[in-house]
Amino acid sequence: MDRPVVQVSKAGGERADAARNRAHLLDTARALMAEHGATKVTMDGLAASSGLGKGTVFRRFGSRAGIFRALLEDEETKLQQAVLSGPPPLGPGAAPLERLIAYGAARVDFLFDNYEIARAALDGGQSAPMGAQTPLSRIHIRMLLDLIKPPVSDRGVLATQLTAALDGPALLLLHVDDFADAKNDQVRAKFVQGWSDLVGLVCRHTSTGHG
Amino acid sequence: MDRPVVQVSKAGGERADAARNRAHLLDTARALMAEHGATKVTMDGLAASSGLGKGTVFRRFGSRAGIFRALLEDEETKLQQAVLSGPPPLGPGAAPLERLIAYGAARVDFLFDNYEIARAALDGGQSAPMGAQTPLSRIHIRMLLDLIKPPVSDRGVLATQLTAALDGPALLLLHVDDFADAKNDQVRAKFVQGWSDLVGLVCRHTSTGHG
DNA sequence: ACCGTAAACGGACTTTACCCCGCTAATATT
DNA sequence: AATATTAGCGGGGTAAAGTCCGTTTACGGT
Repeated sequence: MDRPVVQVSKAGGERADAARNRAHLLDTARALMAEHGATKVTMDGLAASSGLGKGTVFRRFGSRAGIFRALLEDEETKLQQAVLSGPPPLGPGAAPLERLIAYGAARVDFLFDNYEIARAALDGGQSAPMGAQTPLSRIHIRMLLDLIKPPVSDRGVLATQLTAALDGPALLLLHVDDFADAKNDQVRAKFVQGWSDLVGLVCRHTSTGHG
Repeated sequence: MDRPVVQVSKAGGERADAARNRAHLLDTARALMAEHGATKVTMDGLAASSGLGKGTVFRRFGSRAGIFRALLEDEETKLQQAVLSGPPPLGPGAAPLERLIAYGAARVDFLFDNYEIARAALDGGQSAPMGAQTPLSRIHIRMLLDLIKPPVSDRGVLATQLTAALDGPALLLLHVDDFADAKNDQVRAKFVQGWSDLVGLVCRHTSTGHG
C-alpha cells in the first residue's frame, strides 16, 4: 500500500488498462524528455513512441501541459511522503518554523531538479496554471502558519504569498541560464538561505545569524 | 515627450513603417481582446483584422505570447510613470516602506485589471516567461529595499522573492473565478492588506538586528 | 532627385496541439 | 457464462502557431 495520502491524480476510478497506459505514457514522456528536452516532446511523437493512439494521450492528460503537470505531480509525491511521514525537520516532529524552513529548502531543490518540467507544466492553462488548485506547498505552509500564528490579518493570504515567494523565482523570474550546471548550486543556496531569512522575519525569529 | 524613462520595447531603431504597424497591431489586438477575449486572439485573425500579413505580426512580436507581453508593457508604462514621477506615496517623496506598501497596492490593482493579458503573456516562454528579464517590480522593490536595509543576507534574493509574492498569486495561484466581478474587490483588498502585513514584518527593524 | 542597400512585408508552407466519433474491450448484471 | 453497459481506444481532420523566401519599400549617401 503505497498510495499517496492526498489523491493527486484522478487515478481512483480509472480502469485497469487506462491506468496501465497512463503509467506507460509517463515513462515514455520521461524518456523522450531525457533524450531530446521538454520542447521536443510532441503529442504525436509521444503517441508513436509509446505505441498508443494520439486520442489516448489526449484523453489521459487533456493537453500537452497536462502531461507535464502529471509528471510533476508524480515527482512531487516523493516530497509529499517526506513531508507527511519522513524524519524531521522536514517531516513531523520538529518545531513549526524549523519545518517551514526545511520545507523551503526541499521545495527549492525540487523546483531546481525539475524546473524544465515545471515550466512546461504552466503552458496554456486557462484556469490556474499551477499543479492543483491548492498546491501541496500552499496547504503545508498554511498548516504550519496556523501553528506559528504570525501577526497578520489573513493567514491564508500569507500562505499564498509565501507559496509564490517560494515557487515564483524558479517558475517565472529566473533566467534559464540560472539553472545552468555551473551557477545552479550557488543560486539554489541563495534561495534556500533567502527563504530562511524571509520566514524568519515573518515569524519574528531573529536569533539566527547570517553572514 | 512621453517616452518612458526605461526603454521597454525595442522601439528605438525601428523603421517608421515598422513602428506604425506595431502600434496598429497592438490597437487591433486590444480591440479583438475586448470583443472576444484573449483566447480568441489568433495570429491569422490579428493579421487579417489589421490588414497586414502574418509574417509581419511574427516579425514584430516573435510569438503569440509576445503580443501579450507587448500589450502588458504598454499598460505598465502608466504605472511606471506614477512610480517614477507621480505624487507620493507611490512616487518619490514618501518614506521607503510607505512607497513599498503603496507599490504593492498599485501592482495588485494593475494585475487584477490586466490579469487576462498577464496570463496570456506567460505562455510558452522558453526563457523567462515574465515581461522583461528584470521586471519593473523587481527593480523598484530592490531599490526600496536598499534604502530600508532589512536584515537579510541577500537583498537581491529578497527582492526576487517579494516580487514573486506580489505577482505570483495573480499569475499562477488564483483561480479564474477569483477575478470574477463579484469576488474581485474583496480578493484585491485581501492581497493589498496582506502585502502591507508582509513587508511590514520583513522591514521591521529589531533591537538585535543590524542596521 | 537618384540609387543601393538593408530592413520590412506578405502569404504560402510546415508542424503541432487539440477535436471527433466509430470501434473495441473491460467491468457490471443476471 | 452471456449480455449489456460504459469507459477507453485510435487515427484521421481542423485550426492555429511558427518558418521561409521572394518581393517591396523606407532611408542614407551621392
